[in-house]
Amino acid sequence: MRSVADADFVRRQNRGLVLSTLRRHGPLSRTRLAGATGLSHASITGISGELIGQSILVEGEPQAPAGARGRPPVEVAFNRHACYAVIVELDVNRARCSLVDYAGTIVDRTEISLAPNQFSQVKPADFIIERIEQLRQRNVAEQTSIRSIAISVQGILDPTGDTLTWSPIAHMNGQSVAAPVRERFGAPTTLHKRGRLLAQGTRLLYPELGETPIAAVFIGSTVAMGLSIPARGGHPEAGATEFGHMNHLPDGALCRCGMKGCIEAYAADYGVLRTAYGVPDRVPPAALVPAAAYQELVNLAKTGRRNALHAFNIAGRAIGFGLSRLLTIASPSHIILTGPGASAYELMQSSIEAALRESLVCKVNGPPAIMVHHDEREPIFQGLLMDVLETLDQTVFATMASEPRLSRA
Amino acid sequence: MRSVADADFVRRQNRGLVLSTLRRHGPLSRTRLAGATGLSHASITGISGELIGQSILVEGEPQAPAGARGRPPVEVAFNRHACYAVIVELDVNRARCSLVDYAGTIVDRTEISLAPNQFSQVKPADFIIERIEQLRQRNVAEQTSIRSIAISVQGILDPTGDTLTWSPIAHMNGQSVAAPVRERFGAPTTLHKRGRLLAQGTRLLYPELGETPIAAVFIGSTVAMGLSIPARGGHPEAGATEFGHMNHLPDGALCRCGMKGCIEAYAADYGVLRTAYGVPDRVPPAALVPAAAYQELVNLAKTGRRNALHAFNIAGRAIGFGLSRLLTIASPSHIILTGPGASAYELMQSSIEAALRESLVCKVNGPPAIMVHHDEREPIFQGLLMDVLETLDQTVFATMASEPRLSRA
DNA sequence: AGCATTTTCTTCATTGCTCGAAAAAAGGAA
DNA sequence: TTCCTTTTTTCGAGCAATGAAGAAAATGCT
Repeated sequence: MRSVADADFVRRQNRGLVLSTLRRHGPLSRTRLAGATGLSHASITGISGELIGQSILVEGEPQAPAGARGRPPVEVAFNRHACYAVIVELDVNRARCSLVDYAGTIVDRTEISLAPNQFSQVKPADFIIERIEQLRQRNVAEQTSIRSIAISVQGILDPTGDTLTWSPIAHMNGQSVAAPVRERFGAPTTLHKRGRLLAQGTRLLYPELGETPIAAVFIGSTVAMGLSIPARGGHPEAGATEFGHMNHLPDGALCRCGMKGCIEAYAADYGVLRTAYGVPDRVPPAALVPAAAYQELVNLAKTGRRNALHAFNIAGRAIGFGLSRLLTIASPSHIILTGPGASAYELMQSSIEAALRESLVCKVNGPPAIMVHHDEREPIFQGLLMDVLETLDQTVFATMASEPRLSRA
Repeated sequence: MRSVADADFVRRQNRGLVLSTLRRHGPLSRTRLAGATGLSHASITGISGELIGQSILVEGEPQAPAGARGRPPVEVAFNRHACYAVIVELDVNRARCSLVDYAGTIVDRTEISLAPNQFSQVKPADFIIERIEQLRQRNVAEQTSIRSIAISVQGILDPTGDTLTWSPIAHMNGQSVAAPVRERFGAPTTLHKRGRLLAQGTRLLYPELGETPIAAVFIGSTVAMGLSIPARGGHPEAGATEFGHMNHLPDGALCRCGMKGCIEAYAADYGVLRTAYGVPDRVPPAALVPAAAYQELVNLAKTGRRNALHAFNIAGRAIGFGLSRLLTIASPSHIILTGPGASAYELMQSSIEAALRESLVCKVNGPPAIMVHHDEREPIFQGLLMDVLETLDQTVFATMASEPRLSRA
């Protein structure tokens, strides 16, 4: 619902505009800030002065580029120490935990593997709390001001957003993950769906994508997808999907989730191996496929082995029909494939494209461009980092009140 | 991209807020307007005074309800004559054209049937121009100020939004529809996808749906769907889909669009008849199914005829799997079925629900509520009417400048 | 009829924001 | 030193929202 605008709203909006411009462009002089935001020099002076006074921004050293003529510009930048945030990336077999400062620099990071039954022993929330405690103790100087904790997860969230009602990570279902962490550290704590972050982060890594709508597909031990669709006049509307568990064939292959015919059951690592080795597709999938086993199959297929090639064709067909079904609802112009399965793209390309050709939308609008980005962890981290910092910018720092002006006594 | 806020922006925002509140609630006194908008009484006085001065709003007669104690409130309302708009509903076999005033009242309306080959004779744009001309000549007093023309269509729009790149209406493909009309009448002219309007209009007709995300499905000579998903802090993000041409079964039944396996090929009227009468599903579909023929099949099925029941089961299965696939991407909590096929809902219900049960998302989140609304034309018209008027409110009338204040000479 | 009461609406002075123009600051070049 | 260029700040004007006080328009009570 649209709401009333007053002077306070104007302050928030323009402070937020300055912060988001710095977030995207990095440090800028006041003059360039005025140009980039569209605000007048006078307003920039006022706003930046206030933000510096509140220790949200800092002034850099005046630096005259070679052969400069006039007064050297002074850049303003984020004050690293304004606050800190913790970013947790929870994966099926790994957990990474990063302490970052307000400028986005990683201060410290820990990473450990997860046993398959990890969370039958320790509650996920307690596990995360312990990880964060460790980071705090290793970084005493920064420990005081963790203002945000963001956790990347896979699965389906409940309406509160604090609990996973379903997750491919074992023993996570129904456990409140965010609430205990939030309570323990007294900082806003949020769960973020990995697929959505992947799409947003990919946009950050490929600036040439600009404002086009994109879908990012992860192919590995699961199949996941996120969307980043620019809305008119706003931030891109981003969404995670349960693409991996979209039905491909009614009453089809058994999926890890217990359902039949999911895309994942054909295109995730376990699905491809099952097909390749002729295991009946109603046999319950292995709990974990070693990365080496999957890679070996990719290599076999690349040397032309029939059964391996066939398995990747089946996988490509499932993904292709899934994309064609997606395209009837959303219209990403670019699709980015990532994860271990991205290295098998050449093996799946023809069956993906064949499936897309069988859809009306592709025939009419032309097929979307398909790109491959092998590493999936960096876009996820970058997406989450940007998400966290921009939220802090807008919700905390843009809204801080100014010193009340002294009334003339 | 977020943009700078200044006094002008505040004016637009708050004028827009007043107009949108009146649009939703109908005429209101200034005091109630203040309560509903959150603006102060003083601001409401100023804004409404200015809007009245610009002949956008009018004051009603003071009316004291029975037993009222104080000064009777005087309502402000839209000035009917502030401007007019034309709403065109283009269907496969009918065209309806309505002249409406700024308060949303229908001033005049024409409706004619379309021959199947109508647009091989006359260009669609010329046809529409002629229809609008007729309305203008019948309503001379109002003819001067048509400020917006909105056309409801089915199909896939090109990026300009002026042309249908594909449409179930014959001979429409590739013809610029909006541009010639816009040029002829000098008024903003826009094409709107019928599915999206259906979803938005349904929300208007069922206020109890509130802010829940909904999907509206049309089942008839085509299968179409629109989404209305409330975004955080804004208008519901609405989208049309090509649901009817989402693939149901790879290499399946032949669809009117020329592709194989579309949902429509199983669930549109021609698909159901084809199945019921045992016609091979690769036989090209009939160009038009008489409404009576479809209704007769519905009646036969309700009396228990095997082949008819079977056909509706197949149709329900296609729709159910389509919905289950949709649910992996968007999460409408309510699904509204409309169109002629809605009267066959009881025949399809069990197979729709069976298909939904086979999906992970439904198992985890529970199945969406499915509602039936038999009439589809009213929600489409209401959705389009509201869309047009709100656009006029915000883009034209909220942005009109105020009289410049005299400077003291 | 006259006056108090109630509710609606308007007026007024204040506040807080942006903006353009002019002035100040901070360097290099002549 | 003086001039020139570029960046940044200062200053007054303009605009819109606001709370408080006042005006307006009706009813009810004596």
